[in-house]
Amino acid sequence: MTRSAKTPTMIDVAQRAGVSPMTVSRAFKRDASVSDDTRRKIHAAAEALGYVFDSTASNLRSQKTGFLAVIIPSLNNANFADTVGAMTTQLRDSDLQILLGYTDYDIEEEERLVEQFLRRRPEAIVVTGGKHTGRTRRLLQNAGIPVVETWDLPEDPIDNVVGFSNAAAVGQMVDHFVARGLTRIGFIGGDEASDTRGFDRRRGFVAAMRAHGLTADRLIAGGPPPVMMREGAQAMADMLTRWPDVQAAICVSDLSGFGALTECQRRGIAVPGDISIGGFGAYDISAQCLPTLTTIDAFSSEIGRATGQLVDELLRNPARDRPAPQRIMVHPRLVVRGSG
Amino acid sequence: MTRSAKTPTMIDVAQRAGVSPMTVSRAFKRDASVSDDTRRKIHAAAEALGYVFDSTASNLRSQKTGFLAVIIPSLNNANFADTVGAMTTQLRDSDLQILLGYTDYDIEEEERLVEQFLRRRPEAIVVTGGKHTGRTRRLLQNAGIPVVETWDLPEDPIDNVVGFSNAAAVGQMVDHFVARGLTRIGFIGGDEASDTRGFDRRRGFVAAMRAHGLTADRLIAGGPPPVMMREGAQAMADMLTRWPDVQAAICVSDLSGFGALTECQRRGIAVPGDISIGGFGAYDISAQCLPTLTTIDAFSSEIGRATGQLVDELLRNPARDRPAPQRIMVHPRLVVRGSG
DNA sequence: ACTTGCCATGTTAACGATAACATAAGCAAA
DNA sequence: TTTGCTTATGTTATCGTTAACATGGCAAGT
Repeated sequence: MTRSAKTPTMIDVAQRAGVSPMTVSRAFKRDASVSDDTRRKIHAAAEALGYVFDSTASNLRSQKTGFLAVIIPSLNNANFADTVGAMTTQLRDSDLQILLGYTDYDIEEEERLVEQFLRRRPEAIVVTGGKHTGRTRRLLQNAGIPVVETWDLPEDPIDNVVGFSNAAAVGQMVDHFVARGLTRIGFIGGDEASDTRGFDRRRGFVAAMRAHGLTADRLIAGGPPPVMMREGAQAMADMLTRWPDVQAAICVSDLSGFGALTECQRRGIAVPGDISIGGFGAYDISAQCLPTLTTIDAFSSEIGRATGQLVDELLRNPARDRPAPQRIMVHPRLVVRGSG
Repeated sequence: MTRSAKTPTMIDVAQRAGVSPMTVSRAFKRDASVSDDTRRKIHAAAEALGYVFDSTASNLRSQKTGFLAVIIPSLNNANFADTVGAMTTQLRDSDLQILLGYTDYDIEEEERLVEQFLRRRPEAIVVTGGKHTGRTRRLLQNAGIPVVETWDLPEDPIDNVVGFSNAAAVGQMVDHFVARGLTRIGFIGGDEASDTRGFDRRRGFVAAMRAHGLTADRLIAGGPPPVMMREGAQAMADMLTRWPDVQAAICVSDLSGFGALTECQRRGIAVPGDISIGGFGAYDISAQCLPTLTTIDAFSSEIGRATGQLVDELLRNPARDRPAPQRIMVHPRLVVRGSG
């Protein structure tokens, strides 16, 4: 074979198999009508030539890319990774290819990503959260494809929503601690507006405390997201310094919750004897640490599964007759464990 | 505006701006020569029409997609997530778009992914590990694009490599424990061949033990990957049952290491007093738990950075005059901490 | 035998951008 | 003034596939 001849195309395959290029094209589709005999011949020819189907051309001509754009704040966050994982699983048989991007919790970066992704002509786009720049909203609204906002319940959704109220979820945990007779409860994290969901959780904490007639001023900063274990430990140290009488600490995530827990242990403070601790997210670690961590399971996987299913359904109908925007609620569950 | 008129193309923008489509095309490139005045006019027209550049067409005509295919075993693994994160950062200014896929530690799934990705005509492809199906190897070799195998040192590389020896890394840890006078050392995990790197770590454990003249039969299965905290705890329980005299346990990852640690704590076994524990991967948790976990830092981020840089360099030259395949070594470092 | 209709296949043109080449204008050097 | 070179722009054809339409053959229905 002459080396470095160009990459073979359908035309080459067609010639070798003695059919027209169109038939080759059909042979590479699932449902197209091609006789078994011809199909075999074509695949043999393709294999022999080392032909690899070119989606690039297919995408252009058919005006379908098979891309699903998905934007999450951070790859390195098990919750979002779970969501994306479940979405992938759900979409396994729908030949959609996920185009994954992450914003580092920055809506300007999100704007850049959305713009970049829309150039690839995805068939739908999934974003995390409901807070976006004006330009992002405009781009998404005009893209003419289904949009799904996840992990949140925006007041004014762009299109579809699969999410839950972060504020209400934390409210459940406050109720739980109060029911156990604790009143001096603090919150760690959620101080940076850029972490929209963390911010909402803190809001939910304050609201729930007030609803119980309790003061909600034991608030400790966790710093800019991602709030990790180390920051949680530091925050707990601050908490103990400023409010030594604190009876419970609710953390913006299990990671900071675990950090807070270890800080208590380093200081010989008993958990939950002296202080109760709550986290958020049902990360693996919350089920494995000692004591296990009371947390809120937001069902990250379910969000991904439901989003995948929704996208799949939406794309099944032609754009013309798609149902009205949906608002799918996921219901976070308080998981009471050893830490309080 | 007439609703649902088709998505505008460059032709529409060109007409509105009073120039030719070619000029519009140039105005959307960075380095093309277009007068400032014209460029402004064109961008204004594009904005007014809500025009969004169509990469799909551009890709076909220019035979460049700007895609970099990256395949990792699992999204939900902080090490690989770090690698991908660092790669993204490194490639920020190179307008390459990462096409991310994960195999769930299954080389058949890898084959499917490689095939799927190659259809998208990526400009380079990064895979994790050096073990692939025959067809995968063939596909990668014939793809005519740079290939990088990472996180491993394959004996017979397909093309470029950015990695390290998992076996040798674990050897360092064995040496460390032996130097501390421990001889009855066990290994947790790495029993499943599908987790190539885990398997290599176990091999490295056995080899290093033998090199010290010690028996290397204290091997506990961790089960199929991903080996998480829970499996580590179970494995430690098994270890203590079968070899109650064990002095140290080296775990295939920090996650199982942490699980092992908590299991000891649940049983009142002092770490490192009664048993030393070592992990792998320098996950956040290893620095935060109590006691902190001795581990091996494989520099996941550095792997990503170096890979990104390599790809960038390779793609800078035309295919014709690319340097010979490179083999970039990363040197894992033993991080001695509280657990032994 | 003659529609009717389906199935397998072929022909033609187009998806939307841009490579490659062409040209006009401007300006510096000779 | 002429030549040469750069800069800004236009023209034409094409990237590889497939939508849309066309066709021939063969089976079933009347």
